[in-house]
Amino acid sequence: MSSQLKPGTSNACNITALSLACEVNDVLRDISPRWKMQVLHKVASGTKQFSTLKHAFPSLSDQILGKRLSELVNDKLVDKIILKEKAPKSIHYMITDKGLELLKIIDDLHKWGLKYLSA
Amino acid sequence: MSSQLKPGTSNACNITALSLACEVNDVLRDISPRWKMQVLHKVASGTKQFSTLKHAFPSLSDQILGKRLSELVNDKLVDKIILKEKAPKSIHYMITDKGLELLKIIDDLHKWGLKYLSA
DNA sequence: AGGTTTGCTCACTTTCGGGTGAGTTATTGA
DNA sequence: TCAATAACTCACCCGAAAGTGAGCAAACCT
Repeated sequence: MSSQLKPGTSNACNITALSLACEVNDVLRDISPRWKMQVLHKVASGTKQFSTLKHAFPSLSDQILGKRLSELVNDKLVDKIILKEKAPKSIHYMITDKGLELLKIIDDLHKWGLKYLSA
Repeated sequence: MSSQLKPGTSNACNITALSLACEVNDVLRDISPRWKMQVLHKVASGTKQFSTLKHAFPSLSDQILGKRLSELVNDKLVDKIILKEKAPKSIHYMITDKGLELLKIIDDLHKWGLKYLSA
């Protein structure tokens, strides 16, 4: 019983799978949602509040921004600092060490992408 | 006319978007399809044929494998070498320099993922 | 003559993620 | 008193991605 697998989860983690498999699947899955890494980058560069993030990405809706931020908090890529609980709330987001290390790699990915744009 | 945007394409490439935006979106989109990076890794480690790749990932279907391989070829991450055109065909896949450089970054991502598995 | 192998493609269904509209809380300022 | 503000959440829809079933070409082996 309970070899139930959430659909979409990496299920190739068997004997024949090599070292790179399994976790890389999951990491890619975690970082690829639209806007997520851009929001992380913005938070890292000092944009701490919901409303200022909102203005930074005019074509990103409140709903998706909220979703991405809660994902980032869940992933421990950013910390949520509650300065004032009751409305109008005051909340700051701050990038964690884990998030910073990820951003470095994302930046490499970005550079790689730029390098091969012409090719 | 033709400021038409393919849905799902990065549309945040406006004045307010910062350097990291735009292209990173597209790179992530390109590398995140399920199995794609694992297949790339396998090809890089010397598994060159459709049938052997198939055996390497028992839970990956022929159809998806075919799709991923054609994507990888389109992205110029692997080259398709046709040794024998007519059935039973003989075709080899070989990783490109572009693909190898990407794999290095994917490997960093993998290490990052492993580092924070416990946390 | 018929089964096997190699490397796929097409059509279809199901599942998932992005995006939208509306609603909420409670305080401050006009 | 009423609008505005900050930071969300919920319910829904729709298009795209994932996965499934079937079929195909042509040579080789029995």
